[in-house]
Amino acid sequence: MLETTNERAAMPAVSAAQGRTATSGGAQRRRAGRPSAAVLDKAGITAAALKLVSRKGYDGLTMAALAKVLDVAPSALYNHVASKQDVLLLVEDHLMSLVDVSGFGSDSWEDAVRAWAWSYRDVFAEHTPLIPVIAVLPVTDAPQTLAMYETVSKGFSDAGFPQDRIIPSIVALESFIFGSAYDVTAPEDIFDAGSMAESTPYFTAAVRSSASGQDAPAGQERGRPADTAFHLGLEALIAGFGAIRK
Amino acid sequence: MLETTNERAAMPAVSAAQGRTATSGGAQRRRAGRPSAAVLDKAGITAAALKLVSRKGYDGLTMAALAKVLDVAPSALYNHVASKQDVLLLVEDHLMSLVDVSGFGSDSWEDAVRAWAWSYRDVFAEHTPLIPVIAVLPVTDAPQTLAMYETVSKGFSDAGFPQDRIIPSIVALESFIFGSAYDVTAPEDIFDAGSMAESTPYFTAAVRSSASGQDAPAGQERGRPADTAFHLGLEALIAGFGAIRK
DNA sequence: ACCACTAAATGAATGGCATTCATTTATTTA
DNA sequence: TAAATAAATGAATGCCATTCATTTAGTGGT
Repeated sequence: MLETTNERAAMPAVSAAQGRTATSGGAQRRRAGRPSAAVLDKAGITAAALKLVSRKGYDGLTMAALAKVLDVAPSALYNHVASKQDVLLLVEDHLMSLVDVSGFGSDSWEDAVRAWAWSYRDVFAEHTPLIPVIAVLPVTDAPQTLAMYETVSKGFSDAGFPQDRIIPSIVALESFIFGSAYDVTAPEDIFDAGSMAESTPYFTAAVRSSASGQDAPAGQERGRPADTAFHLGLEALIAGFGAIRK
Repeated sequence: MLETTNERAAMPAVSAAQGRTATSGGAQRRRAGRPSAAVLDKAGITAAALKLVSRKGYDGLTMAALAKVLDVAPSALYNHVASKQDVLLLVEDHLMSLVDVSGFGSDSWEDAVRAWAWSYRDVFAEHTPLIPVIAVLPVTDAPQTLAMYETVSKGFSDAGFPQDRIIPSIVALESFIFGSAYDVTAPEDIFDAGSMAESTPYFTAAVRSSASGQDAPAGQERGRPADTAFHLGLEALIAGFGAIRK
């Protein structure tokens, strides 16, 4: 959406005839020089990066690997993005469009925030390496991100929040969401005290009883431990912020 | 504290005579082979890593730079740590000892949590690159971290929390704290919509009014925007969790 | 007192990484 | 039609974590 979004369409006939060396077969090299039809654009780079991440994780997202998926030399990427950070930014902005803001405008403020927060957390739990990027990067050239903030801001405003409390409330919720996204990826045994269990009786007891709590005693969250904590914190924040409204 | 903590003391006389090549001057090379007195230990590596981070930031924390500070070949580090992750873990555990848990046992639960959370956030705001490490890493061989959890767990228990709610509550608070630590490092203009300001009226208005709010209208937080959001969220969580106690 | 073992250092690779630059070719613009 | 610009290749560059062979020094067992 940032530019003329080429939609990743190729003209196989022409480009195969002009852009490839003679020796047939799938993985041929393109000859040097500008090709007749552009091979790369931001939308294509973003899509390829997402595919790569879903297949190999963020460790597998290297400029070299990205270039290979796009069948291009690594240096070619730099005609379209300034750096790898730039690629991460493209991915991040795309992911923001997956966050559910549909509740704002239809549901109650509480329900809209609930749906938004859970989907926001779920999206970034799969993409935690982006969190340091998002948390610090200006929103300026991230249109989807901006669109999300606009919808949420309007939702808060319509719900009766005073102007000057809207951003701080959203920021606090986001902070909780980002932290909770990490929590989802934590290993099961993260709180295993190991050999030091004897010297940490209160902690060890608490860990034990939180892990083996009774299963779903009517309307209670019971799934991954991360879900219990997220539910607990989110409801506290919603209750607390709900009281701000006039 | 993990082992016989050498305290970084050196025996200049002996080591200078036996461990150095003849050519005098400060930056001489040690000759190959095991030195009479061990040069490295975990405490020393931790201290050097912290010094390096405070001087050059986390980008400057490389195994090579760390080795240089310790006047050692990079490969020597691997006799004491298995990887760079291991170094980060040492640093992380050290930082946990800086978190203020002194309120638990003396102050009210609310005040103890307040002091704990603010100091926790402040410590890691200076060390955000560690957050992905902490959030996912088992607590097993991190004694200071474990000690912190023990104190906090006891505080919650003494305050009347049901056993099975203690860990989820702490996890939710930590999630909020980690996310908020990132927020502290965000640039001032992070919410600048730039050229798209016209298409995001609600968001833009909210940003403007949160930035230029009236200054400290009696007991209100007014400092960095991050502090406003942190205060707001923390008080909501404390109020919400406080109601859990019997 | 000797000998095998282990611990702790050096120094020289290794392979992966993001990024840059000179060069080539095609398209767009003046 | 000539100059400028855009988009590709391919060959560096420099940094990084990590490994390995080698050297030297202390340690435990007989």
